[in-house]
Amino acid sequence: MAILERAHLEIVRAVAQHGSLTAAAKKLHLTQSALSHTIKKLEQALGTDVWLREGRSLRLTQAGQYLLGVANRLLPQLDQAEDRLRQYAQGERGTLRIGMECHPCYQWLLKIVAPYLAQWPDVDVDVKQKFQFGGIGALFGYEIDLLVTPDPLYKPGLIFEPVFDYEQVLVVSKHHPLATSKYINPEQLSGEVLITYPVKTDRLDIYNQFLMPAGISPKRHKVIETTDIMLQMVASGRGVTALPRWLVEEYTSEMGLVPVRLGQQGIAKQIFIGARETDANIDYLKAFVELARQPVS
Amino acid sequence: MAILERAHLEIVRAVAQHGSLTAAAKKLHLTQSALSHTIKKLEQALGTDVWLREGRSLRLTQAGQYLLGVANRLLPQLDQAEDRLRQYAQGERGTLRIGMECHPCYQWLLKIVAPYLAQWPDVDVDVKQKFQFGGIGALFGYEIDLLVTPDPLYKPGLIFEPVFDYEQVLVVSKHHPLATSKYINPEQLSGEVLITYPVKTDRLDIYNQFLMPAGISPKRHKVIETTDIMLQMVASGRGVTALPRWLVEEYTSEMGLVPVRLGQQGIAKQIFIGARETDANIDYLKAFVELARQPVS
DNA sequence: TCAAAACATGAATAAAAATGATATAATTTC
DNA sequence: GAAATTATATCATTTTTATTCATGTTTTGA
Repeated sequence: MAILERAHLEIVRAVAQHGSLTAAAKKLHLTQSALSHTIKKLEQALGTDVWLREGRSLRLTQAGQYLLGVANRLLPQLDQAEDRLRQYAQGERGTLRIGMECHPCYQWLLKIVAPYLAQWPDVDVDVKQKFQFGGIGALFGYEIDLLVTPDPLYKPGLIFEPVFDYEQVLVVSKHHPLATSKYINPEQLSGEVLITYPVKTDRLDIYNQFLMPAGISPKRHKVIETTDIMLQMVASGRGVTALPRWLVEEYTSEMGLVPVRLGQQGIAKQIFIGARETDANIDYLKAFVELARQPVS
Repeated sequence: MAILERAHLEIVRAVAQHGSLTAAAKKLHLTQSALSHTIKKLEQALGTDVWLREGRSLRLTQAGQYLLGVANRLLPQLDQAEDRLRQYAQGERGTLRIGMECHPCYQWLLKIVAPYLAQWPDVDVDVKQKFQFGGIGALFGYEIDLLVTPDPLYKPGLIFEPVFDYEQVLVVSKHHPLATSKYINPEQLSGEVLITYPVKTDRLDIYNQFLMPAGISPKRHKVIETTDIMLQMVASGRGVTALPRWLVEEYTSEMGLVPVRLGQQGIAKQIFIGARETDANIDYLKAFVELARQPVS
């Protein structure tokens, strides 16, 4: 009945990765002959070719491409399962893999992680920030166990809980003309250089909740990866940015940054933590959410 | 490096399914001795027990429960991959697995599927209606390839497209007092027996868009699985229900059913088809969505 | 155009792993 | 106390997997 073995998936992946049978064989600590034989047997068992032999190189058939997809999807899960079992073996509880869909939350997360690690010495924490299929996909695909995100998703299979609220504010240098404003209107940004994280504009609050409704664009839009550099740029008067108020307040004194309310009401934000429903009763996972729900010091 | 093989997962699953090593061995066409040997070796390789030996029975350890979860998640995917490769081998393109999160859409789907099967003779179609982790989970978990649903989800990794619009209407027997109304208000249902599909009430349009906003409940709420029986009940005056207008109109003449608008504006609905982004370029999948987008005859 | 590189194939073989056979002990369940 | 179930051990057998070697083909590119 069963034809497809883990080894087959490893081979498909290795060949695709290294481009040739010989290279793959070396990687897998096998001879070229061995590989050639096993793939032949696999193809016979499946009844379909997996590679097209084009001269001295291999190209995946349609079936092969499909198989590669399966390999890329399942092998990491098997690897991860082994890792986890190894951890169980060592008396550890496991690794809490946290996904982040919220750039500035990283600073907040660090504050949660520290006490958590102390409280759960036998649980490791890993944080991921890039997902091929988005945070939700990563949750469903078992790439992560928790997702920190501003967009909750109330669907069967997942559970989301709000963990903290904050206000998204404009950040300007203390020498900036807007620094003394109580709040600003969208038009007041039309002459400014706006610095943001490298994310689609429609996922940036300052766009979709402030600028876009008013039909305003900033003079320029610069993109920067890291919060620290971003703030350096703002402090040196190169532009303005939008960040959580609590984050700005930490830097205010040392860097000369000023938070300014966006609009008369301000932009209120809420951050959620999501998990798989099936994991709902894992104690060290619940504990993290519990800890995260405490107000930020 | 690699310890966990497919066979191990099969064993864990079989033992959990049949309750004992001996039973599992029979199912797997192995001897009890063989199983006992392999699981012992597995436990040694992992460095952790998978089962607790309690007298003459086995109970999963924590690691074992985790492993069972992995098995239940991954084995179906491997099986499915083999099925699909077998189809490739026979010159077929594959199976289009369609998930439905919209009860009455089934009738609509049948109309799409018929011409589709004619157009794509080498593609099979399978329809699923129950999902452990919801339709979205089933998409991400590769249980289905397309999802027919009233709630689209615009998240990375998934693509949703609207396929048709319709009006959700109340269905009553032609002898019913409300049968001559141009439209009805929520209060007019307070004395009625409401028949619906077995779905949480907050997912029923007639509740969340009509009754609940007005704070009204029907006299009674009956639950029925199949559309046909539901309509029989309505025709015989046992209650009223809410369905798409086009669906009612097909039955109107033969059964003496009358559609009545819900509220002055009526309830407008839209149905979407969702797919994984990675599948976006699969021709027979695109073709289905294309076909579904055509207006219903 | 010729040598090198890459894959295929078949045969013989060696090594490893899995399985089966069998027997026995321990435990629990009824 | 008999039956059922698992553990364990040993040995034989079978199956799987990989290696080696020899040889052939095709393509690539210097």
